[in-house]
Amino acid sequence: MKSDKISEAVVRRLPVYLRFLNDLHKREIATVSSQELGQRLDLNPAQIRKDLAYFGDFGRKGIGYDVPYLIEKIRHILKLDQQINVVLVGAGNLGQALSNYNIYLKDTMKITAVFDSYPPKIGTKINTLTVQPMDELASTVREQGIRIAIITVPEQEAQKVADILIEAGIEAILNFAPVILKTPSGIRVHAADFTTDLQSLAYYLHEGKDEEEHEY
Amino acid sequence: MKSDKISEAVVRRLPVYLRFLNDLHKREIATVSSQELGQRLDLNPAQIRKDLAYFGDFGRKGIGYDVPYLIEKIRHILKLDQQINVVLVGAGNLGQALSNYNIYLKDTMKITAVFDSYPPKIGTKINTLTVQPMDELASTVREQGIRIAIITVPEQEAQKVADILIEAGIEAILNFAPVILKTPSGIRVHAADFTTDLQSLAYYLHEGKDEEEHEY
DNA sequence: TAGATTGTTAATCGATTAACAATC
DNA sequence: TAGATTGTTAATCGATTAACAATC
Repeated sequence: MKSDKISEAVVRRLPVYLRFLNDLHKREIATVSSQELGQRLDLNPAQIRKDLAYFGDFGRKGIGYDVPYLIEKIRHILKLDQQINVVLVGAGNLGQALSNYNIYLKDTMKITAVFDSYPPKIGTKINTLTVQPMDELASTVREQGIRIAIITVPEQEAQKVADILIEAGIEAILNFAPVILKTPSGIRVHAADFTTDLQSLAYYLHEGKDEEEHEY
Repeated sequence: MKSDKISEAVVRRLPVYLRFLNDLHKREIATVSSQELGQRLDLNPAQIRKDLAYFGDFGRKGIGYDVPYLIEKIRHILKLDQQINVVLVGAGNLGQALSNYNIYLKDTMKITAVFDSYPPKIGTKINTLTVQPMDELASTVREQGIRIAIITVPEQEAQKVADILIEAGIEAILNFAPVILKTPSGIRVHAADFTTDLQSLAYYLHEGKDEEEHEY
């Protein structure tokens, strides 16, 4: 197939494929079919083939996909074949927890700078990183070539922080604060607010014995 | 409209509506139109009206939606008009960070128990909660009537923990571990793995000067 | 009454799935 | 060759959006 505009749904599945492929690779499995992938990831095999075919002919008919080769290709598509530095704004509990995942993100993606506006936080260490004051943000972002930001500040500060980040040239934001950020088009924002997630889960709880089907 | 089977996309938007409505309510705004909601939440007004109309006639033609009334209705739909206890498994950094959000979840949803399998963790405090050993999970879940779980254990343990939770009667899981959990149908699982999110963000980075459009 | 805005039907758009020729 | 599995087209399914009568 090749090119066309790729839908967000497709892009969101690529990291899931990658994660499982890495797992297969660790287990020294050389080849995988869309059937096996689909079974394990709970997806339709045709969908997986189609997703991958947007980017090239990565498989071999009758055989399947070569695991290391497909890993390489997906990493390239996701731009994970280059070092990507990430800035974290908000050195609270959540920020600290996320910075521990640097090990997970390994290779390519890495949180390389942490900022906070609360004076007592500044200068403290989060793992190996020193918390910096907000007025150093623009220069650090520039120097380190940072293009992605994670926001873990409280709700009230999130928009202000986003504005600063965008001003500094950030291209994509992962936002943990429970607000819809206003950003110019061209800036990609993903919401990662877990309270919203949790609330939607509640909807799926089975009805209690007291409350049968419903009128609202 | 009323009933039909509600799609997941609709359910996921409800908490977003609720969050903004709560904000309006705090600012003592009594009424809101689908137009205003849509503008603020970056959604099509027709979609918002349709979403709400699945559950009942909550608005008034020519007027809009009464804020407190709509809040009440959405809370009821999401089952947030009753106390919902949540169990957290994994008392690491991320688990601790999430437990701080108890303030956010206020009213209805609340993490009321924390478990971990690592002996030195057991008996330590996370906010007001004491970390319990895994073998107490089933009984605590039963006693507290817990129906939702959050998993914040490492990748390797997540499936085992999920099995235990399901065995204990949990109905829904918010999973922060980077694995696809195998669960029986009827158990709702939401993936909250932020590494996947972050990787998909990288896709949207603007092309570098060196690398123009592409072949893969 | 005139203006605003809902609830809902119909139209559109997009994403998923089925089916199959090509081919390893 | 026979069996497996891709890449891709066509069919299906579902979700979003436009449009508008009803009505506050």
